[in-house]
Amino acid sequence: MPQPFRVVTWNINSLRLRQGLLPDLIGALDPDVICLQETKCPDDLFPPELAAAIGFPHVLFRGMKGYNGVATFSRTPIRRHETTQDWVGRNDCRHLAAEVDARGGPLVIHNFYVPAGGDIPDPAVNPKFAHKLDFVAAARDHFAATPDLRRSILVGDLNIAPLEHDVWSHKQLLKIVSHTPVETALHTEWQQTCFTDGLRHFVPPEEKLYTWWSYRARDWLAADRGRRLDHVWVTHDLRGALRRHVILKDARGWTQPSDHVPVCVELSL
DNA sequence: ATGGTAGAGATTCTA
Repeated sequence: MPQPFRVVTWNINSLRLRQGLLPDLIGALDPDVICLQETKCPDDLFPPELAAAIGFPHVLFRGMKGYNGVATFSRTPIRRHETTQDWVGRNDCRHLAAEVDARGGPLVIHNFYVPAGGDIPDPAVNPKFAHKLDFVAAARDHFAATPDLRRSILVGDLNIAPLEHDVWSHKQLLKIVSHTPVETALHTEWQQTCFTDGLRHFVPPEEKLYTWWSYRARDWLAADRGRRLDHVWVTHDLRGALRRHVILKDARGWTQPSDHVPVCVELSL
């Protein structure tokens, strides 16, 4: 009997500030695994009772002071996977790979927080943009070496909106970091190493699709100038198991919201 | 063309 398996990715933008929203997320999506980014929480300050309190007793995290940080919560036991790494030699807590028990055997879930890249889309003058390009290229090269990867899911805030209709205006964002041709080309190369785009599997490319709306808009809902920065990819063997997706846009209107909303993909395993 | 908001934690950086 196949079982649903739901994975959620959410850039929570401070775990300690927004942990009280997790029960709302769980009530809306009933996930099996939750991957968070931008926890901004050092490991020794990770709330010790949180995982049990929300019904996800198995949790792994990699955090640091002030910036970045990822955490993966699971209903069932998980183990840190040996492919967890730093990618470009900085210990800045942007990746966590976990092996999760599921029907049919373990799944490996990669939780990524790709560098945002600063404002100027030129690696020669902006070291943050250079770091972003180097990071994505390193991740691409890693997965290019394992083209037959199976039972793996890659999620996270990848900070790149790859397709024309992943942004509110393709033409106006071509020189804006997150949608420049050099980034979207690298992003596509990375995805095509091993993975199917789990959101565009359900939504045709000519349809607008966003997961992030800036804090800086006067009225984010009315302006609707969003971008699709958060992604769920699955290895090709799992493509036939994809059942549905949810982009929890309501979460952008919650009290004291993140600027990203939770994204859920359900597979039938 | 510009500036707009949010979070951490220290009086500025990152997004």
